[in-house]
Amino acid sequence: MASLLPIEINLTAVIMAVQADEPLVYASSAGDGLPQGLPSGPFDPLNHRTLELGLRGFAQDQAGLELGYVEQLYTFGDRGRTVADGQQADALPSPHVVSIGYLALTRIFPGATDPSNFLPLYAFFPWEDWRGGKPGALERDILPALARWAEGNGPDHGSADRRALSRKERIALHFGSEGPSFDEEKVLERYELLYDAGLVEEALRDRRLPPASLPVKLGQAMAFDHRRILATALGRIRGKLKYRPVIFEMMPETFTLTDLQRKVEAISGHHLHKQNFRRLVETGGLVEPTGGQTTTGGRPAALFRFRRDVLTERPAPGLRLGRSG
Amino acid sequence: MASLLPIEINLTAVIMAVQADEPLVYASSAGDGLPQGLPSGPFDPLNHRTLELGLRGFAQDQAGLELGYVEQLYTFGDRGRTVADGQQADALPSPHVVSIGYLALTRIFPGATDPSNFLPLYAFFPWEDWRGGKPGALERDILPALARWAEGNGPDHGSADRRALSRKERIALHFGSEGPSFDEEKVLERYELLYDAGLVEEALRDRRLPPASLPVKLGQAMAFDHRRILATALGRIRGKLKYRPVIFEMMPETFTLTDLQRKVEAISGHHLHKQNFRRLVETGGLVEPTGGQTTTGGRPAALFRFRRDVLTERPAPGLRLGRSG
DNA sequence: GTAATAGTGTCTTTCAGACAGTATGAC
DNA sequence: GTCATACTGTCTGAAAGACACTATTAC
Repeated sequence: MASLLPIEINLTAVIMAVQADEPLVYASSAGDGLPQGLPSGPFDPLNHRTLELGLRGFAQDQAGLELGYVEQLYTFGDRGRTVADGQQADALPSPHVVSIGYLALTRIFPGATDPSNFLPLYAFFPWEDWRGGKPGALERDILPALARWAEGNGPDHGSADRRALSRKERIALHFGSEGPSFDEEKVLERYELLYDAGLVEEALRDRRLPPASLPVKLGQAMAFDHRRILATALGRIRGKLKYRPVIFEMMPETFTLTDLQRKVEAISGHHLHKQNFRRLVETGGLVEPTGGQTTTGGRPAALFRFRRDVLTERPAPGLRLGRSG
Repeated sequence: MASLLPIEINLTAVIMAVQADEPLVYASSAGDGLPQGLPSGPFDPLNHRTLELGLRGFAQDQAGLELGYVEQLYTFGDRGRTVADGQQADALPSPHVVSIGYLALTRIFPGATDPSNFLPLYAFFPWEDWRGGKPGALERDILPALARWAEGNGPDHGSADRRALSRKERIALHFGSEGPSFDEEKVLERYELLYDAGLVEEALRDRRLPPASLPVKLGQAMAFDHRRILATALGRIRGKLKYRPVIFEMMPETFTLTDLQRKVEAISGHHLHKQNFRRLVETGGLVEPTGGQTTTGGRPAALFRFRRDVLTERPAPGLRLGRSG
């Protein structure tokens, strides 16, 4: 009944925070020139009462952080993943490692939190930040390279979910600026598309090709499948913002509405309409004024705090964000 | 680096279908009087190229079904779970078994599919079916028993997400007919609440108490943590119906709109407003008429098929269901 | 005709999205 | 006063939710 080949379970943490209007993720490198990696380690049932407690232990040991909000993301069966076009995958760790990815949200406390290992999230996904308009890398690098890849339209592998989609359709669906437009939650789908197209460093590494054959450098690479887990995390939190007040896990005790909006925009990757955002957040009962004010160079802003009661009042209190503004 | 205690990964499949207006799940019993269990088995990296392929193998071997749509649900770290009030958990399987739950959707083909092991889903969760109005078990059995449990308001254990909630608050939030009302997606939360309150058979079994101490019988019990996985699956598909056209994975090639609505209601557990449903589905471009008709005892109904193009046209084509009607 | 089921036309209320404005500080 | 940032009042159009109605079969 027990399997012959021993299995190791790896727990990997995506620890997110937002500083001013910059989304951050905890990552560290094992040495010069080595890719950044997320806090992770093997699940040991002798030491860890539950999976989540094991993960919290690694975050404590490796990042020195006591995690608050934690949620499970996904379980990946192969760290060096299956590879397109019939090539055999045999990346660094043996294939019997199963990774369970987790998302954790935390606050940055100036002074108390060491910010040096919190890196800008969009360094890993430059094409996901639309706050300054359409990212330049899209038109310049990504779409032409994807178009070239779509020309050689081989049979696509992959899960049953995308079974009927051709390369061109996948590109139009996930990167298309016309038609279905850019769905900000499809972060993983976009990353996997770039991976399948051989446009991210990890794809070449897993196929044992030299990185020199990369046509363009699309974001910073990570160790193992950590960038895939990070993509899963970004997609998940972008979706979750809309129906859960998770943003407050990353806010200080009191904050201004402008600051709140900046941080939401930082995560979701696009600008929001100011008046609508305020209406949503205030009439939705998500926040309440503290009475205090801050001075910020113009008219002083009122301070707010999270209204915790909303959790017991409404089933899905979120920010139902529409775009633009 | 390798953990000392060997770990076994168990893959468990929730295979759902809908017959007429009855939601079904594949489950079988190992023998007389033994609880029903879902198709499952150990992941063996030597035989299974990926987790999902392993799962498909078990479904084929144990249920004789070739699965189409499959999605991962959640990974549970302990099959005999941690127990309330400081008692030690030591249920049947050793604690180093990790279960990965999957949701699969399938069609029932009269003749080709053996229906004998497809059991009515709501036999396991009678309180989740509101199509006939508020379930009788709620007022009669569940709420009084929960109220009694809330009286002895001990310190609640559990995940950080519900850290601040008292027993009374959890009851009001997930079962409350006033205030936040009954959120049909919170199937797991309700099951876990009943588990924590000792109102489902599995809770007593895991605490090694005799089943005789159950005040009422709330649905049929299942082996291991299979009912928890099933609850996760029901909650997931209820949510997913709203933004993905997954219902068509359980529909035949052609169908009437009334039949489609019946099956959606079967899954989501409440009635829908007929006109709004039709408008949604037609103007949303989810279906197209085939031109054919059926005769059903009244006016003949037009036949429709799923409009597959919608997948490439809109980012989140679902049924955005509101209630009632 | 009745019973049964299928299908439509249109009203009302809510709310997302956007317009353009006013308020209060520093200098 | 200007500049900068904070904040608000109100219009519009799209949908969600619900009303009552008509259509086509079997008997």
